Amino acid sequence: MFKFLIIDDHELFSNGLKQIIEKYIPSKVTTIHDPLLSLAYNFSDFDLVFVDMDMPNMKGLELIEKVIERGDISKYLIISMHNKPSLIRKAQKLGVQGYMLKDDNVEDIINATNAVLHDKLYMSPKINHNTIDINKTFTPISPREEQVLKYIAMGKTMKEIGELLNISPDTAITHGKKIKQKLKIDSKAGLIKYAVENLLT
Amino acid sequence: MFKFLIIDDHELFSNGLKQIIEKYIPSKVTTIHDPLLSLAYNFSDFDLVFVDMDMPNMKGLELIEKVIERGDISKYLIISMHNKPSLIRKAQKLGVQGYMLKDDNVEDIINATNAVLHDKLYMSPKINHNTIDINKTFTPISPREEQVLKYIAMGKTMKEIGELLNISPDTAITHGKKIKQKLKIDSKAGLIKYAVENLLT
DNA sequence: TATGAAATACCTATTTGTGGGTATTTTGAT
DNA sequence: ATCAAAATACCCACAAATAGGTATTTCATA
Repeated sequence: MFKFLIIDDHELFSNGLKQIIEKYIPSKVTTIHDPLLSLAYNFSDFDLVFVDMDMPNMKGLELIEKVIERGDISKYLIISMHNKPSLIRKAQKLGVQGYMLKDDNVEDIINATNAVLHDKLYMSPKINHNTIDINKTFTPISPREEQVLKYIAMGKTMKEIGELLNISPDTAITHGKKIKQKLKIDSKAGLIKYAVENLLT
Repeated sequence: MFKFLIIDDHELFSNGLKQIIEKYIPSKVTTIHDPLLSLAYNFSDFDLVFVDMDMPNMKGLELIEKVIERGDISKYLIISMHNKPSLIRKAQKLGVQGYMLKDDNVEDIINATNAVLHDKLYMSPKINHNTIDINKTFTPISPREEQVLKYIAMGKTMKEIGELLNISPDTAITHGKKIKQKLKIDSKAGLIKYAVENLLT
């Protein structure tokens, strides 16, 4: 009999997941809908913790980082709505054992759970292709460039960005050029969409 | 014993919803994960149809429009991820009986279902405040302006937009100005964010 | 029918952004 | 100690967007 923990603010979703897991795997599943409240638990008590990426109050990765720091030992299976390469990479760095998408089917979820329980890594089949491809050609933008990009997406002019970062507007422009090169995006609109989808919230 | 239909490409979610509905309401729930396949059913056979907004192949509202056109008679409860005022307004125009959010809790869902079954309208408590407020001060942008805005968000220059719409670039610029006035947005980035969040997909 | 919104188009001056470069200093990793 | 990437800054010329107007035609509705 396994003990699982699900942390997801979507009550409907986590309830459904609980039903499915308990149906296919002999287990007792606890659900929590607030990441802050979940901190009251010792994650070491669970064989596997399902963590939602997109929660108010605290993002899933922050939560995992926090409990790892304080010494809880468990296995983590991320359940995320979007398959943003940047997020997946961050999750991998943190050392999570699995990354599933909310639109995976029931079979995938059960496979993922079993895999992680048996100390294997598991990535949703839907992200495999994408991410591997992207990893190959991926040129990460630097921290400074990311700052600039965020300001661009906020509608700041290059002059304003220069002031905000205490650099010359020319430098901000140079960063902007570099970002476009690296991301292979050639319109401002494209940059903003990229930022909205990958950087913000 | 009610008969319900759930149309949602997220197998995990619809499965969970089915469990919950059947647990609290005496009913037999059918789930379908592809809106196109759902067209094989006669919606009149169901007391209530839950429809997801964001599906590949066909958007929830298109699906409902289609079955209404062909004469199926049922009640519709939208289940959506986002509470975009524009979408909610469109749904209301189509005459759907309920609009729920995926992060509503179980109690809300049951209330919504019961309400719609008893010929009442039901809106998620989470959207009420927002939408009413927005409705009050809402200045809708015109169809033409919406076209222009979409092109702006796609990174087209004003000249290109003019060519695409067979109007002078100046006119595209004028539309752009009007859009900014109406939406009270004063940066291009703001416009693009608005478009990404409210107009696209 | 009159009023207003929608859609069209233009003018001018000013501000921004772009694409092509080059160049220096810091810094982190090998 | 060296090498590459990051971060800084500038030049030029051209393209594009913006803010501020004004003005016409069409069309639905009050």
